[in-house]
Amino acid sequence: MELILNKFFYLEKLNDKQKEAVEALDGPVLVLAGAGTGKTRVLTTRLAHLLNKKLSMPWEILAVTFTNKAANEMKERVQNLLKIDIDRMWIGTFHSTGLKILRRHSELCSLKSDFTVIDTDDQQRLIKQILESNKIDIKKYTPSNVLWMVQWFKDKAILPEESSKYKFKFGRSINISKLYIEYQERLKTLNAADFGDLLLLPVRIFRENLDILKKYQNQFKYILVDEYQDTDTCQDTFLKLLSQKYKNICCVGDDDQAIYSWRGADVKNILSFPEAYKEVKIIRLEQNYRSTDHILAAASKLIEKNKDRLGKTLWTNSSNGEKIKLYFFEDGKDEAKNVSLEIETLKLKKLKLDEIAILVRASFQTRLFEDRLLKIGIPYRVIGGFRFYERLEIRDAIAYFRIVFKNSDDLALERVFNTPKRGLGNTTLQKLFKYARESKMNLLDASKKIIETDELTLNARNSIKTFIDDINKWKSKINKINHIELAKIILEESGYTRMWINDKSIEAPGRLENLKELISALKDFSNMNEFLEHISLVMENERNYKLDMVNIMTMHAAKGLEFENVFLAGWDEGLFPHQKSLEEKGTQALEEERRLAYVAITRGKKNVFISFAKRRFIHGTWNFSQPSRFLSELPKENIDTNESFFQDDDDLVVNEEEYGSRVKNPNRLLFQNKKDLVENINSYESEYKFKIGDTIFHEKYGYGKIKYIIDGKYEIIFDKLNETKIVLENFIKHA
DNA sequence: AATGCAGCCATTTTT
DNA sequence: TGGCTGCATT
Repeated sequence: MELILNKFFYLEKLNDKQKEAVEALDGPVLVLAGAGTGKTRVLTTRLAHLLNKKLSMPWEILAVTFTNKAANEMKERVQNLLKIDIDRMWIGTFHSTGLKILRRHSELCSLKSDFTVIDTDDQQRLIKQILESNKIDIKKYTPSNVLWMVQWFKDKAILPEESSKYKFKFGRSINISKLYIEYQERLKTLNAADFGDLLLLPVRIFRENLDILKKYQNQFKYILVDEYQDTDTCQDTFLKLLSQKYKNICCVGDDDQAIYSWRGADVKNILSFPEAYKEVKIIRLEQNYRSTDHILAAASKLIEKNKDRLGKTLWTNSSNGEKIKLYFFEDGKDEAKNVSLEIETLKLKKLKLDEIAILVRASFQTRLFEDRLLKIGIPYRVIGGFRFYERLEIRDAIAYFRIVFKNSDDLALERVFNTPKRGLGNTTLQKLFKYARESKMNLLDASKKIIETDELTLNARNSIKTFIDDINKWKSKINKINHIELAKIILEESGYTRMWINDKSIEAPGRLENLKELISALKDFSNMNEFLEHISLVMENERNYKLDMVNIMTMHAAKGLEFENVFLAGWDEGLFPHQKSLEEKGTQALEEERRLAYVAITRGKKNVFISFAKRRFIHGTWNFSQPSRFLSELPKENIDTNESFFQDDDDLVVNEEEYGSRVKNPNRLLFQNKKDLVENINSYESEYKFKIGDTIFHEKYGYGKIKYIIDGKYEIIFDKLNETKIVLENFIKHA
């Protein structure tokens, strides 16, 4: 008896509803999991239960998520529950699952199995080329507009040949369908697929090859989907095709947390799931384990204002929590200052900074908070925004790797053909591209051929020759030395590292630092192909999560996270709900914004602070606004307003004199004399003679460059905030 | 080919 | 305000 109990030990940790969701293994199941109701626990336990009851083998289960983070967490937690070979299970993101399938059958879409996955940047460049060759005015129809339309088709699972039926209001005079077809043709010739293709092409393969579809339908006896409310039509179609046979599909989601409609997600998928499958079992998880009573009550009352929802009522056992604190400020700076003061109080109480988050609606809002925290020396990280692999230098380096390690990669070659400068100007490159296109060759082969003709100037021919020889030399080393060494050699010999060493701009040191980090990231992979495959799908920057820092991010980026203390800044009408979204989609958008507010509030475990500022300096002008309508939708009994707590004067916590004072621009510092400067930087000896243009490292402000030396005073321009963050991290690491 | 300046734009963003 | 793009100048 005890043995049997032990066998399903994991069930004991669940509440009744959770247990029900885990044990309803057969047939379609919809789990409506409110915020903080133990959704991930249910998902992982369900996986373990399926395996444990021997209902299926590991490879017969498909579990899909949206982010790598979620997929990894799922893998880890299943692994902790059961000792099984996790690698044989199909746990992954929609895109990595699609990719895995597409690699096996790519020839059915005229792609070789080693096709490259291109990112948005490459997509844009491709579209631009197509627009230009069609003589379309790229001012009127920008590549990103057209890309958006192409993506719209792909989200809706509309193939190029079907796309002519659809008309866009915008761009009526261009034949978007023709462009879509041409774009897809170009991808084929480049042996490449974009992110949308990773799902669209498998759908096409399934539709056109019933034998293959059947094979996968038979394989996947059980399907699990996380964050189902975020699926777009293509993803939903993918799932419906696969689940047709066994219909053992379990979708977990929360319609109240659907905040990605602008990205193609369609709430209808979750709302109409019961109609799409017969005899759906619907299970609601409503017991919240995350937030205290007031926070939960406020969030619930707010979301009740929405009409379009399946309906849930969250409840909690936890009582006597703090009320939500509501603050009104004069302007954005005032808001940032007082939020940071509150953070300092929390810090004095020895609360972890990791457990503090500042959530905003639009990313420009992070700036003031960054400024402020930088100034008073509270470490922070900005989540989202620019990601590591999207940085210019990283993309360049990866392009080099792609050229050497992949058979032909025109987009990569195009990117770094003249980086560093090889004396190849626009005219040369244009001629080369034209030559390649006309002779239907890839760029590398075309380059080899063209230097035997006299199409180009002698100088151009010579430098292309040198470059090609280099590439061949690197290629010949692939099997001789390990990929990490070879990567270093490529960056050295191509002159790429040198280029940044010689570059005296403010960014250069940071960029070199990033390149080093890229090399060290290679160590986690046994070969370059593995690495390239990984980075084409993973864009996560995990470098700084170990340090104790305040988290700053958008409300969107906060979904799925939780913090003890949450600051919700900028609840001004116009900013949140955002004017633009209301203009675009009216009531529907308002409901989505309200869901965003709901997501934001439910991130908080113990304290939620919400603030409003009367005026803000946005894009060079002062904007005045009213408090967000969402504030009035929060029940009075769950809210506390206490303005008197805050200081009204402009006192700074840090004595500015100590670090040099800020001049006009927030990244400019004026040092009164050399001593003042030397004492605050650590990269030079005191004997060093500073000159204009020198890069210096300041403990608080990071990398800066000397702009002027006047009357013995030194004015330093500090790096853009983006780059400074890294420096700050390093600084904290050393400290 | 490199630099500098005018003009444009500014919601949310993973894979 | 500030960051990026594209065109014009040297």
